[in-house]
Amino acid sequence: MGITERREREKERRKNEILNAAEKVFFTRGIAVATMDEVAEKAELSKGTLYLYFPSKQAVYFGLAERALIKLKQFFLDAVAQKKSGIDKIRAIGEAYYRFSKEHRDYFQTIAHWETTEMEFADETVMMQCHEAGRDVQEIVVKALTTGMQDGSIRNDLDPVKTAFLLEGQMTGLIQMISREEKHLKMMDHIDPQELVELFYEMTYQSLTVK
Amino acid sequence: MGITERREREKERRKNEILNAAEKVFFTRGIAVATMDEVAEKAELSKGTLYLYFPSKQAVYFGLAERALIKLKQFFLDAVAQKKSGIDKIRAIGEAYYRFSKEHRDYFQTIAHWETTEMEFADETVMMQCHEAGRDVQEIVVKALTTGMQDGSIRNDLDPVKTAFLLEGQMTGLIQMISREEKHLKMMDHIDPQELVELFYEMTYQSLTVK
DNA sequence: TCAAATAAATGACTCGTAGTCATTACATGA
DNA sequence: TCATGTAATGACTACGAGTCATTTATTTGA
Repeated sequence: MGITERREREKERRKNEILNAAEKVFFTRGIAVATMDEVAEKAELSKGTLYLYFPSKQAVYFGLAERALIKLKQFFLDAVAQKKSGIDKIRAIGEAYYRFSKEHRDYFQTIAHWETTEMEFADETVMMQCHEAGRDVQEIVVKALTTGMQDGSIRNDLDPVKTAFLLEGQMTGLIQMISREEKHLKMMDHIDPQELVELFYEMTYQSLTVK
Repeated sequence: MGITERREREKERRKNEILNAAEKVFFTRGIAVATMDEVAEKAELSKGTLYLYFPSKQAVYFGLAERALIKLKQFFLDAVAQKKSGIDKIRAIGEAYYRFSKEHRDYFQTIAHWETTEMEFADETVMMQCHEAGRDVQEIVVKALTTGMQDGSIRNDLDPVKTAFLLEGQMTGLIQMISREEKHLKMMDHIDPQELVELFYEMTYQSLTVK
C-alpha cells in the first residue's frame, strides 16, 4: 500500500513548506513580532492548518533551529574534509563556524537564541530533535580532536569530549559576542572582528599543541 | 525645595520595589509565562501603576538585566581585589564568573538571554544603561590584563581590550553551555562541569603566558 | 482651614494574537 | 454513486500587554 507512504511524504513536504514560510516571516519581521497568521498567509494555508503540523509557535521555531544545526553540520563536514591533520581540521572548523555566522546570520542567531531560551513549555519531541542535531555537530569536533591526538598534531593528554565541549562553548560565545557587538567593536574600539577570531585561533592553537 | 528631591527618591524606591516583585515573579514562573498582572499583584500595585514606572514589560526585564550586571561587576571587583599579579586576577575573575553563574543562576540566565535577544523593539534608554553596565564589567578585565602585562605575568604582545573581549566571549559561552547542558554532561558524558572550567583555566593560562 | 491645583494610583477597557474546534471540502475504496 | 476517513478552514475563545478616563492623595497659597 503506497498511499500511506505518499501521505507521509506529503506531510513532510507540507511541514517543510511551512518552515520555508516561517523562515521568511520570522527572519524579516523578527521572531517576537512575527505572527502565526503571517506565516499562514505566506504559506498560503489557514492558521488552523499550521497547527495540524506544529503544536505551537515555539515548535515551528525549534524546527528552524534544527534546520540551522543541520546546515552548520554541513559546514563542519565540508571543513574537516578539506584538511588532513587534526589540528588543521580544528582550525578549519573554527573558520567554518565563523563563516557560517556571517553567511547565515539568522540561522546563527536562531541557534544562539534557542540555547539561551528557558525551555519552560517546550515541546519535548521537537526539543530532542534539536538536541540530537547539536550532538551530531559536536561529534565532528570530537573526531577531529581524536584524529589530531593520533597523528601527533594535538597534545594527547586531553579528553576529546571534554575539549570539544570547551571549544564549542568558547567559540559560540565569542561569535555570539562579535555578532552582537560588531558595530561597537568597529566604531568605538576600532577592532575588526576578524582580528578577534584570529586571536582565538592563535591562542587555541597554543593550548592544543603545547603541553 | 526638598520636596522634588524627596519625590525623586520615592520614585526610585518604587521602581526598585517593582523590580523586586518582578524578580520574584519572573524567576519563579519564567519570563515568557509571567504576566504583568502577576508582577502588579506581587508589588501590591495596580497594573496601570507599573506602566507609570516602566514603559513596557521588556523594560522591566532590562531593569533586571542591569541589576544582574551590577552584581556581576561586584563579583569581579571582589575577585581582582584579592590578587596581586595580573594573571592571578584574571584567573580569579574567571572563578568569580563561574561562581556567579552558580550562585545567581537566574541573574546569569537573564544576562545570557538579554545578550541573544533581538532588540527589535527595545527601549533605547534602558538598553543603553544595560550596555554601559556591560562596559563597566569589561573594564575590570582590561585593567587586570594591563596589570599583568606590566608585572610580567602575562605576555605583553597582546592588545588588552581585544583580549578582554575574547576572554569574556569565551567564558560566557562556556558557562552558558555548562548551565544549559549540566544534566547531560553529568548523566550522559560523565563530565563534572568543574573539570571543564579547570580545563579552560589551564588552556587560557597557557596562551596568556607562553608566547 | 479649606479650595484649587497638581501628582499618583486605579482598574475597566481595547486590541491583538496564540491556539481551538465545529464545519466544510476532498480523497479513497467499495 | 455513496460511505468513510482525512485534510483544511476560519470564525471563535482566552488571555495578556498596554491605555486612559476617573478617583484618590498630596501640596500650595489665600
